[in-house]
Order: sequence, then structure tokens, then C-alpha cells
Amino acid sequence: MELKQQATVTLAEVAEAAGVGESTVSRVLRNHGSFSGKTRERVMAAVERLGYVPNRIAGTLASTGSRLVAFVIPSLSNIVFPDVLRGASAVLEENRYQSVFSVTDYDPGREEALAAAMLAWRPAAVMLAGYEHTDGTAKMLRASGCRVVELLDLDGDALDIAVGFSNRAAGRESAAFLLKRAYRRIGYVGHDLQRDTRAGKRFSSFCETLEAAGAPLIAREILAGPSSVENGRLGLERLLARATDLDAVYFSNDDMALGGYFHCLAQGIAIPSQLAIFGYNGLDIGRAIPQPLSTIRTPRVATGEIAAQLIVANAPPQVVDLGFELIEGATA
Amino acid sequence: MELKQQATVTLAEVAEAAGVGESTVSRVLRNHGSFSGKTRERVMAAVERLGYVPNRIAGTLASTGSRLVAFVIPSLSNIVFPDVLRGASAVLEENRYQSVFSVTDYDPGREEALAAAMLAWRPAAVMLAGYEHTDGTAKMLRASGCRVVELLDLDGDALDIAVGFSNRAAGRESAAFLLKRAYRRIGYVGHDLQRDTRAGKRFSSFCETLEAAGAPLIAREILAGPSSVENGRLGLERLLARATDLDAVYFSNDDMALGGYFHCLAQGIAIPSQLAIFGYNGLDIGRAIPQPLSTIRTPRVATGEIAAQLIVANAPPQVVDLGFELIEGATA
DNA sequence: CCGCAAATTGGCAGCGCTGCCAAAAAAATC
DNA sequence: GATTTTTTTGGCAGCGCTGCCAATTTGCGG
Repeated sequence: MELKQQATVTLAEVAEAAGVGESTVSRVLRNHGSFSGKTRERVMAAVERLGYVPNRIAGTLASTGSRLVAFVIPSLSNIVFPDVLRGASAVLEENRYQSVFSVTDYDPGREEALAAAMLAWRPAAVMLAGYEHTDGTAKMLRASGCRVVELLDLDGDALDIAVGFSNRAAGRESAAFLLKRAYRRIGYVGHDLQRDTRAGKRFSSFCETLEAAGAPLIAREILAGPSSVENGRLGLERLLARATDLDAVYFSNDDMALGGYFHCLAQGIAIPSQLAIFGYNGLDIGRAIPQPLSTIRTPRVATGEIAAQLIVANAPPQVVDLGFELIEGATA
Repeated sequence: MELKQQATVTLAEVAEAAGVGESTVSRVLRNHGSFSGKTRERVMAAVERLGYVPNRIAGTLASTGSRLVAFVIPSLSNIVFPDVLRGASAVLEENRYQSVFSVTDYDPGREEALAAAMLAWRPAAVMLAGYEHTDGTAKMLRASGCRVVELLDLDGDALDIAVGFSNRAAGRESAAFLLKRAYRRIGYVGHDLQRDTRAGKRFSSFCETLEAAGAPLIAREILAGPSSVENGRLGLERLLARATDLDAVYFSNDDMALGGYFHCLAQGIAIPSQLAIFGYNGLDIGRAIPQPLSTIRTPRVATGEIAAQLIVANAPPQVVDLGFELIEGATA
């Protein structure tokens, strides 16, 4: 167990120590090509003795493809993205891929810069959220020759692979559900829709559905900043101050909806008789509150898993609709 | 705006197109060394025209250090880790570093394998959770010569840099708080402590403090699987079925505590008069429920930020205690 | 024991870039 | 205008590994 120096051990040194050629060491370590059992042992012994750690930088440069998948995601605060990462990284790690990520903070310009930085690592695939990219980003991705996966949205044209579900459909079904339940005076509490374009799509098709049914949205409250429980609470408070006669409120997602739910609890507003609440995402916590939250459960982890599987399998360009599930719950 | 082929543009081609040498292109692109204004323009024009994206694989191999930081984290479900990643990645991206991550699922063996895989990318630093690593992991990290940051725990010996707070102190202060509030019949609901050693440390010092005060823990309920709101609810239900005379329950974290809180809400158990609830983490949602959760707020994002800053600044080995804040709340 | 096919093995040229060094050009000095 | 100094530039040897190809060894049938 001698201590190693700073100087890193190279494959050549292992070859030397094992008394074999470099390519033999390479073959043994990658278990690729043919070599005898005793050679294998000698090499492994030398690897162990020297504490050799292969240099994948060099390996990737010398070979063609990298086993690197780049994620360019809007946020880590919004639970959606850690969930997607979780699903994807489980599959990727199983297949000995590595995940690199960066966070755009919902800024298309940053997305472009970060996508460029990721591309510099010549990843096997780039995964990003949705379809809204700058022209520069799209051009760059197309030119890169690496696989591109757009996640969590299907309302647009895919560059290569898309995995997710339709946010427009989610908005539409949410509205249809509330209408079916005979709510007619409906409001909305949301976070920044300029940035979160998927929430924006849900909202606009939600509104269209209401209008088509002759019960247009009565009032809305849009809060600056990211979605959060506190913003949901605050948003509902403000909305109700302006529009006292609402019978249902649609929230941009479950975080916000929970905030609204707690506001009602604290204010003694009866749910759903006095006010109905509907969310989006299907967070676990929504099922654990006294009245399960009415919401739409989205396949976030599965989105990551499927996306990763398609990349690992080098599947052809395609659009995979994983759908979503409307959870009736008890708040609407 | 001609379309590029699959074949990637190399620096040599840019040099050719710009009518300059390779090293000149390299200098211009990295803005390092000297070159004239017109050379710069010629190079940039060629870069633009050819759609050149530098190959950082090659660049890193040729130069010495990489601007890559590897995260080896136990989980992405536990909000702690996305929060740490968020803090760290913001700082790292600002400094043009890239983040690679992998998820160990709280398995030390997997941690070792994944750490080895990360080391193969010769990162500038490896960040991992806590101090509990296999001998193999520790040896490998020490031998690697790259910076190592251990996060979210200070109860042990750091390999290099450690950033976080003491989980033992957190457990101790939680117990002290409950004792000060005159609770004496205290129970515990937690998730798998074998795996989450930081939760284990909190729990053991919590118990020690209770014992020292002559009010040892009455009952505990440990659930298999990860922490979750639902498990917290279930855990409290089970615990109360066995121990009916508790006056307070300490939860392994806020997720679990919220589950317990909702259980009480649903069962009509008055909080805190009939039963007090104390959590750990200081999630936002804990502040938005009708009675703010009594808990300990941990500096998760700051832990990531500070860790990243130390790496960017190439700071000497050190232990940074960021402390935590006890939130009295209204549930205990 | 020989000949031929199959299994092993080593040598070495890159992969695309950076870093060093010397050459060339430009600027400054006498 | 000659010389020195400074700035700018290009050439090229690697970084550590993989992939190709040729050389060597081994296995087998006759």
C-alpha cells in the first residue's frame, strides 16, 4: 500500500510495470479485443499496485464518441428538474455514462452560452427543457452532430428526440375538469410565465378552454420570481382581495397550489365548497395533506428515464408522449 | 449561413481559413498571450464563418488542469442535494467551470465506483457528502491529487476541505430545545439511518442529550426507504399506535415532520398542546403551513456556494462551519 | 514434426489542443 | 539608418489514450 505521488500514473507506466504493450493494457481494461488470462492478471496486478486511474479525457479524445450526456436545465429549485435528472442519471449510470449539467435560470441567452460550453465537451447527447430556444442555440445544436433531447414539452417541433407530454393538453384538461365540476368563476395564480414557457402554455390553453365554454377567466395574479409555496399563499391572498366571488383557482403548479391551500386553511376558507384549488405536477406532498390536492400528475422521473434510454440505445429521432394523469383529489 | 457538415471543425481549419497559425487562434480564443487587433478580427471571423466550437476534451488533455467539478451525491430526491448543487453550480458557472455529477443512492460501494469514474475525468475538485467513505474511496481521493470537498457534515476528519455544519450539534440543540419547552416524553420518527449517516448522527446526539437530561427517548419508528412526507405520516401513525403518551416527536427531517403534521391535522391531534413536532432542514414549505414548523434551518445553498468559492479560489485545506439556525416555529 | 488458421500481442500514428521556443515583424532608441 | 527592444507569430512536440496493422505465439490436423 505505498503512497502515490501527485504525478499521475499513465497507461504506459502500467504497461511497463506489467511487462506488456500499451495496447494490451488498454484492451484488458476495456475488456475489448482478445488477450490471455495470465496477461489479464498481470495487467490487473500492475493497475492495482500503481493505483492507476484511466484518463478518460485522453481516452475520449483518442476514440470517437464520448459517454457524456449534457443537461441544460432551467432550474434546480423547481422539483421537476431534479426529478428528471434523477430518472435519467439512474439509467445513464447503469450504462456507464456520465452526466454534466448547467442551470440556465430560465434565461434563453444563458441557455445558448451554456449549451455552447457543453458542446465543447463533445457529449453524446444534450438534453434540454422544452422547445423554446434561441435561433443560435438551435443552429448550434443542429450543427453539432450530437443527439438532442427536448424534455417535458411536446407542443412544438422537435430538433431530434422529444420526450414528455403536452402542456397545452394539461391546461385544457385542467379547465375541462373544473368546468365539469361546475365551477364557473375561475381565477389563476401563477409565477413568471415569460420565463417558464411551459407554464405559459398550460395557462393559455386553460384560458382558451374556459372561454370556449363561456366561462372565461375572471381574474389572475402573476407573481414575479419562481414558483414557491409562499408565493402561492401570497398570490391567492392578493387574488381574493381583488376578486371575492371566485369559486375555483388554478395554480401554475403544486407548490403554488399548496400555498393557496394553506392560506385557505389559515383563513378558514372551506375547500372545495367555498373555493376549489387545482394544481399541476402531482407532488407527493399533495397526497399527504388532509385533503389530497386535485392536480395533474406528470411523469417527471419517467421522462428522464425514457430520454436516457433512447440515448443509450441510439434510437432514431422521435417524439415520445408519456401523457399525464389527472388526479381528482379532494380540493376541487 | 451555410450549413455545417457532421465533420467537426478543428482549430487547424480555423487557422487555415484565417490565414494564421494554430497557436495564434488558440491565443485569440482564450484571450491569452498577445496578438494584434486585426489578427483577432480575422480569427473571430473565421470562427464565426465555420461555426467552430472548441474541443475542450483536447484542450484539457493538452493543458494541465480541467475546469470540471465532480459531485458525488447520495440522492436527488432529498432536497438537500439539489439545493447544494444549486448554490455550487451558480458560483461555478460564473467562473466558467462545469459540473459533473453522479448519484450514489447512499451506497458507499457505489460511491467508490462513481468516485473512480469521476476521477477519470481529472476534475479540479470532487465534492461529496459527509465523511463516511470506504477506505478505497478515501485512498483514491487522496492519491488523485485533486481537491476534495466534503459537504454538510463536520463531525469527523476532513480529507481536504469540509463545508457544512455539525449534525451532532443540530441533534443536540433540537433535544435541548424540546427539553427547554418542558417536553419529557419524546419519540422519534426517521428514515433509514444506516444509509443516511448524517441523520444518524443527529439522532444519536439527540438521544444522548435527552438521556443526559434524564428524559430518555420513549419510542422510535424507523421506516425503510427514503424520507418522504408520506413516510412521515405513516411513521407517526405507527409510533402513536405503540406509544400513546408521547408529548413530542423529533423527525429525521422536515419532509417527515410535515407528514406527521398532516397526520395530526387529519386526526384532530392538537399541535403543540397534545403533541409537539420538530423537524430538520428548514424547508420553505414548513413556514407556509398554518403553524410554522419548529425545525432547524440548514444553510444548504450556502454550503454549495462556499464550497464552490473555495475551489475556484484554490483555497488551502480548511473546515468551514456555516452553522445552522433553530427556528422556534409553532409546532413545538 | 510441419503447415496453416486462430488467438495474442506490440508498435505507432493520430485525436485536437496547448505551451514552449525561436523566428519574424514592429516599435523604440541612438 | 542601424541597432536594440518589444510585440506578434508559427512550428512542433507532446498530453494519454485508442485503433489499425503487422508480427508473434499458440493450437491443431495431418
